[in-house]
Amino acid sequence: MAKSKAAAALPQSAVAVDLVVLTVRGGELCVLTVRRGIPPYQGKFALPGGFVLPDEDLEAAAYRELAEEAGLKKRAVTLEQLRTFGAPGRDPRGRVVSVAYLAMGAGLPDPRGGSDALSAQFEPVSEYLSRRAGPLALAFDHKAILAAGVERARAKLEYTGLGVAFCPPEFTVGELRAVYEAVWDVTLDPANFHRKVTNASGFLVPTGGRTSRGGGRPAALYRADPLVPLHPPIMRA
Amino acid sequence: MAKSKAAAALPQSAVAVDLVVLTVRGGELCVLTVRRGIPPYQGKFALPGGFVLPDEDLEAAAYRELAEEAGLKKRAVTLEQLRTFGAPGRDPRGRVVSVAYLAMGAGLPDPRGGSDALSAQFEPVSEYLSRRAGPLALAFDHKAILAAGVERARAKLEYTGLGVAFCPPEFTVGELRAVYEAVWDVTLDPANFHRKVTNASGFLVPTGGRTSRGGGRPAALYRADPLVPLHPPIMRA
DNA sequence: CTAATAGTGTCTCTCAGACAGTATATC
DNA sequence: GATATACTGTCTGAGAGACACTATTAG
Repeated sequence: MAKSKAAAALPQSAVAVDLVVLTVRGGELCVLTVRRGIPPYQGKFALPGGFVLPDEDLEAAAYRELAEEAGLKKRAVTLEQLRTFGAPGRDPRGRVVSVAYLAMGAGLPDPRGGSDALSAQFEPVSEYLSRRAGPLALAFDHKAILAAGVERARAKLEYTGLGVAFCPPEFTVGELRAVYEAVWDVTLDPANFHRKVTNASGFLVPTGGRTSRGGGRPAALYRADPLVPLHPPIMRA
Repeated sequence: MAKSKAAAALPQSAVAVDLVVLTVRGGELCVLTVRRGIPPYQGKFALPGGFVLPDEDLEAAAYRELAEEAGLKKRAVTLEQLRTFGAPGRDPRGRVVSVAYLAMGAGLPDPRGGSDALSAQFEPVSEYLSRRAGPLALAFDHKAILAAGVERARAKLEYTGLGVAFCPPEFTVGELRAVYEAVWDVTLDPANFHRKVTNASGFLVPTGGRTSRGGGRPAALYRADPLVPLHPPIMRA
């Protein structure tokens, strides 16, 4: 094949995708990790991920790993490319360039470990970011990848409707506020938040339904697109 | 990581960096392109770029290409990773995953072509983005990469001090405003822009100097860090 | 009834945009 | 002088935060 002959002259590396899968549970921002069943870093926690197949698109590889390692379907999450990590020594097996993806979903199920993982679970991101080492230390440079993913999510809540990626298809303003409070780790004034978010033009679309999920006056239900920009933005302090 | 094989058995692909080098010239946002001297796309315009060496960091490769193909030193630009493009068919030579970087600088010199380039020049981004095909059509998927870079730059002007990346080390408020007007392709009220930008806490640092570059009252000179967030942001309409 | 959540009204402060007015340079 | 650019003042309107108040549910 002429194609592979020409390509053989080029420097080669392995290309992987790693996933920062975030969800909100119990008022906390949580990330999906797996316990590695194979070397290197066997028995350590890591972000789910895997190598990109020879004729596979990067995003397709991310969705495939999401299904294989977390049992999550495409519709269950919002996915976006995060950043690419390619320092020469980041993987002891050789040169591996990893394209990190950020996935966000609502009420994601506790997954079981896949083929290469002993287990898979959601844990608060603070568990992995707040300590310099210890039993929860992440393999490879995954702590830096996680930190980048969390910061991206926090920033995008300000000026896009990304927060709804953490909500079910229909949600109340209170549920959306709970997302902001969990991701930013702050408390927000319910009244002001309600006005801001309902005033932002073209953001929330009322479905007409109402619900009362936790006692109290029933709340209106909305739909929204995580990709639409927020005008005006909802700024952190 | 999914495939439990030795490093030699990992799927391999070539990894490249491509550069979106932006500067402001004559009130217009301009991008650096090269004319390819070798196949594929020989004779076509393309973004500067090249393959990452086996033991080279991605960012180091970007700086190296910046020097080789554009004659630009590290200090002359602000560099940040943009996004990675890895669709299987994007390069006819085989699988090439390209990590795109965005570089911004002030008054960048007109460079000469490097080893693989017939020429290198800055041209307005509108020339490359506004037409679907023609003599200025970019090779590979570089039009999409350029569009992503321009959009990133436009967005980051709003909520970071990135605009100063297009300014010399010391600059006036008027020069910074000219950057915003060029990148956003709008006209801004000089008085309001002045107040917004000087009120943003910790953004502009007066150097004490004054200058009069174009007739009229001399203006105060400032320094600033392109990476500091802007609070409050300077929003587009 | 109380407790809890949803949503509105209102006040104050800050900031954005419009634009008039002043300051200081070149010609 | 005219003109150009750099600022400053001032008004108005929109939005943020604080918080009082009303609405509607569960128990």
